[in-house]
Amino acid sequence: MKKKPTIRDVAAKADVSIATVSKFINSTQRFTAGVERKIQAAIKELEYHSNPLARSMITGKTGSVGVAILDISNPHFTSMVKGANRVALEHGYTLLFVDTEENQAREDELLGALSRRVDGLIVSSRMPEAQMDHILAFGKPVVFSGRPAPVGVPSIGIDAYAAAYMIGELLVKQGHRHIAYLGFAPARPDMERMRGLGDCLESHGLTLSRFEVRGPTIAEGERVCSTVILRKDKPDAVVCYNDMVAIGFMGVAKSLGISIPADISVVGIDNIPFGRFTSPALTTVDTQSESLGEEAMRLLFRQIAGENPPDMGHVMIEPRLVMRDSTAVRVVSTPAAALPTPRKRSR
Amino acid sequence: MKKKPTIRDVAAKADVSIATVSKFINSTQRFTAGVERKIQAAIKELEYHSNPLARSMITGKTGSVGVAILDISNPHFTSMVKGANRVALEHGYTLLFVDTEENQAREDELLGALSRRVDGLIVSSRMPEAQMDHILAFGKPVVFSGRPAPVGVPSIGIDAYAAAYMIGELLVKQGHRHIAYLGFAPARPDMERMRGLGDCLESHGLTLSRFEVRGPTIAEGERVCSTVILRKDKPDAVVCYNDMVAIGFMGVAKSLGISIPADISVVGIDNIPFGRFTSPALTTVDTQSESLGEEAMRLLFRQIAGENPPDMGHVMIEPRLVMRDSTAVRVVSTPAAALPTPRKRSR
DNA sequence: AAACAGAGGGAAAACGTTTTCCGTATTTTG
DNA sequence: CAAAATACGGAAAACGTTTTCCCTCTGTTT
Repeated sequence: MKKKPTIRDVAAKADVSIATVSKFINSTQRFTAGVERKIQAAIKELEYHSNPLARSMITGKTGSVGVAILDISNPHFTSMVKGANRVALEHGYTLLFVDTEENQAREDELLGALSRRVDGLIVSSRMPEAQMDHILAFGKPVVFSGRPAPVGVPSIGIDAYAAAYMIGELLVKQGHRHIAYLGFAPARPDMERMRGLGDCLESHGLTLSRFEVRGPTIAEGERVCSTVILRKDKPDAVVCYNDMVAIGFMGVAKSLGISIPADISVVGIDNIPFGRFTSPALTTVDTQSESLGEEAMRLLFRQIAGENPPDMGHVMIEPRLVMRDSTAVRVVSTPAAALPTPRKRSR
Repeated sequence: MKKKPTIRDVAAKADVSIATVSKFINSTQRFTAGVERKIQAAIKELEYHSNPLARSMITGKTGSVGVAILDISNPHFTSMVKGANRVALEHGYTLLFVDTEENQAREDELLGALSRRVDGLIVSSRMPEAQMDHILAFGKPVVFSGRPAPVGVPSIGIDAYAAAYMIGELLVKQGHRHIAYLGFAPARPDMERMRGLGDCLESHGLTLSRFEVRGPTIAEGERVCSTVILRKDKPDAVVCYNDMVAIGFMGVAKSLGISIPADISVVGIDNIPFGRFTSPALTTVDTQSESLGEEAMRLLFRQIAGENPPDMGHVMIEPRLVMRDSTAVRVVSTPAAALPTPRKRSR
């Protein structure tokens, strides 16, 4: 816990000026072998590490980038971070992230603290547009993820409309007629998903019903399950806001004696790794979380490199249907005897 | 993307000195109403936010703490971060974290970068003791998590020996005779777990066999499964290094037509949230990841507050057995007819 | 009315770097 | 061998704050 050595200590010990030490460290200038050796030795002996804060003050660069996510316990976000981390490291940057825990006030505070410590930000957020200006006022390059941003600000997300439409098509083709969406209104892509599903069903002459979860979590999936299941006009199939909700839903359904997919089909969104291991394995839509993180980071680095943000626009990632065992063809006449049809298990 | 205003700009606009502005911002001194109003207005108008880097340089405090974890996609670590985050926020600190991705070289680099930006660190690592000195040399308070640290350095972890012993007792009581441990040698608690299991089995006159995974991941659980299952002396029960390995193992076992727990019992360690939803639900040991993170952070803040680290020692968290459906009483005579005994399902 | 106390406000040093500019050795060239 | 070019290395300003004095006003007390 001793005091840290400064560049001055090194300079004194090596008997050179601090300017020389600095230039040597940053290899902005070569020196005679003797001098370099002395500096090297002094650094080693003192265990000197230059103070990045002081360096940042003068260079204006921090060498790190930040990612703000909504919930670190949601594998969708952790995959995203994985992807972002990889690209950041490739560029020689350190990735710092914060978990805003879906809390608006906290988000402001954390983002404010983070923004001054990094060269750029990737923000996953449910904040209203007004709030976004506030973030842009930080004067740092920003990429918004998971939602469209105001014009001129790069953003990235999946095509939520297409994803929902895709799911709708599958369910209708499988003979489901009464389809419900378990939505989470504060989330930005929620509306898109609702619209995608709605449009699809409408084109088949069906209507969509909706239930509300209060968070994109397993616990909320569990909570909403009983209210959905216990209705007299129980749906044939539910489309969940995301895989977390779907997993919670299936867990409670099972414990209530409801069989999936015989009694009700369940679809998630995101394709988190654990969806393969639930019982039954979860049918979902892959949102390519990791690529999303990678692409977001690439967008960010292009801005840091000085590229003009308005030229980047909104990058849309194409979703991909992942069929597993939580959905099945609906046998209308004898629902009790309904069995899942054999189907290749995608992993 | 305009230049950020500095304290000098505010001072000029409010027609006071920068010292006055600084004191006002930090509320270290009161001023006449007129002056305060002018400063307030200038700040608002310029959208001024003080630069934390510059502030940190002089105060030596950053207002944030760091956590380094091994793998953000492992829910054990994300829960830990959740707990740590909560406590950090309670103390008015911002939590920054980095994912070292089980990579030693990267860990050095990331920790180096992180350490200068925070007032203290929680480190989850597999690094050898020699490396740990290096981290202590940063001169920042540190808490090591998940492993014992050198004397005088606070650390926290679960009682891995007890956890393993607990599992051993359960399996033996259930009639398992041939028990295997799927270990991950580089991990620090691995040895403890091996010993706990070994001692327990030995006390019952049994011996433990061991298989090796190359990482604490689902993928490695999947890989090792076939080599375990296909042996002529297939074990009755496997204890996995953690839940991730167990989940991968169960997935492949299922696809190979092996029934769990009828053919083989499986136990994990950590009690990640998804373990409740696998098929069968995973029997495991709860390592209280969230409390772990909370306690680690509390330990860190006690150091930051100036408490003497050597007085804190190693905090040990007591594990708790979580019985679910991946383990069952072994029916030796007719193994093919073995069925899981009914048992209350813990959640 | 003079002296005093206290409060409000400012000048300047400090934090640990990087970077620009300049002076001095050392070599190369004619 | 003199002159020019080059390579080395240093002095000092700058980055945006906080903090320690210190000075100058008020308003109060004798």
